[in-house]
Amino acid sequence: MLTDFNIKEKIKEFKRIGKKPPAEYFDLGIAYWLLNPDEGDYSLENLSKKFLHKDPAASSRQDLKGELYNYAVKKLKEYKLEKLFYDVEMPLVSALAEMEDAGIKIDSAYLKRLDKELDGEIKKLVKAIYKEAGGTFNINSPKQLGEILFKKLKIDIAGVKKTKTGQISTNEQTLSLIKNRHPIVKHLLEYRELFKLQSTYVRPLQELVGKDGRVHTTYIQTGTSTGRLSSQNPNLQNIPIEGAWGRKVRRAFIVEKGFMLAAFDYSQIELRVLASLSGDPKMMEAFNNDLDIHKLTAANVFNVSLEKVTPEMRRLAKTLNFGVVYGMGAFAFAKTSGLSAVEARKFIDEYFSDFKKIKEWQEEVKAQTRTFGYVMNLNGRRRWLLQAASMFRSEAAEAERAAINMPVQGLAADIIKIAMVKLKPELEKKGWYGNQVRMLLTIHDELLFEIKENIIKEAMALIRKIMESAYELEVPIKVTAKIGKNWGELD
DNA sequence: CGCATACGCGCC
DNA sequence: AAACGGCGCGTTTGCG
Repeated sequence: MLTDFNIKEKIKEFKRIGKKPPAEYFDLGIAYWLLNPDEGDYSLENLSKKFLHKDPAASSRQDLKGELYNYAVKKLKEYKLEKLFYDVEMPLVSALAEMEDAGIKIDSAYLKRLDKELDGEIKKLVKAIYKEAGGTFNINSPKQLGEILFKKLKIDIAGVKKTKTGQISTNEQTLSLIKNRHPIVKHLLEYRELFKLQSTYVRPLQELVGKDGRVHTTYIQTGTSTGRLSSQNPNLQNIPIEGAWGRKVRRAFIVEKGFMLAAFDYSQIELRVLASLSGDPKMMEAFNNDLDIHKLTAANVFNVSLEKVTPEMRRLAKTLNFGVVYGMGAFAFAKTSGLSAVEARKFIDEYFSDFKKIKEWQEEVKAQTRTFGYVMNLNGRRRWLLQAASMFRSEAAEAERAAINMPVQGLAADIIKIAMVKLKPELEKKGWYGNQVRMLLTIHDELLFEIKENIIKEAMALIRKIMESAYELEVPIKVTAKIGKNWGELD
């Protein structure tokens, strides 16, 4: 068995030289991440210090790896993490290696045009902004921008928040608030949007296109505290989708001739998990009958029939549903919904009186976390949250919010990981794997594939079935699929 | 000059 | 005082 750090790179190396990677391997970093997903640094040096209490310079790397392996094996068993490690995380390593190697095709010529187009728009906006400001300054500096807006132009500061360092905030929320107080603000909002897209996506993406015309992200399997993956260089998990310009960026992701892009999305996976974990009858019934969960929630908190739910009511209910998963309080709900704090409180209270089991489940999770110092999801995935018992109220509250979120986010993460692992042998059985069907991206609750056109129907049905049956919840798991020639236009 | 931090913002 | 969970990354700014 291959025991080492960063097995994913080693698997890729085997493939590069045309050899078969070892069937069994043990990634030390990932093992220790399961033991403590908040450690952050999973290098041999750090793990030796933290877990073996040894100076890494005093022993050979081989010896340290051996000792780290022995300790990890013991602890994985003790914490009942073996299934997760051997059956999910380790097989996932090779799946991720193949996805990274596959990459995703980029339309570079299109990106170049988009870049130029953005240049033109940004130049116009800069000119307008300087004119309205009565001089030049660095628009990208929140400090300078704050001075211009509130000192030089004397825009009314009513309702404007300060940052934690006392600076006047110039974030989007602030600018939106004051956008009718001075014409410069509308231009600033537009500038921000376009500059962000250009500097974060359009420019770097062009740089990162390889000789194969594709970008290859790196998935970090030890990158989160909840069990999710993260993606870097480039991060393909935060490519814009909202807004006309954002959508344009997504169109740069294309497919090879003869292929289609297919996106498979777990529908409301976190709320389904929450319904399942809490056993809340109303929420379970909603999913069992495949109802619109936000609409159902609206009908309940507003005490009206489903037909009487307005779009505005549904919007508030949606915010509530998401907020509940995150442990949101009345303050935050008021801020994001535009309600007063009193109204927000009323809605949250109403929510929890409609979905009593959710409240009970959350209180139980919080109590367990305080008592034991950690929280676990259904598969034994564990996060240490000793701060839940802190005497500092805000620190304890922060840990409690993380605690009620982790079993939900963490189980959703497990489900898609299990699906990814199951997909490979099923697609191989069909003889599709790697040549006719390639798994390209994973974006938390979504998988993106490149599929040969001639088998698209059959392949989509199979992938959907595998994803939906990857895990058994107390409610059905539903996957929605979309296809297209680029990532920005799927239907 | 590199590096860390603050701020801001894209996604699920 | 804080107030919504999980990420990665670009630009600015101040420091050594």
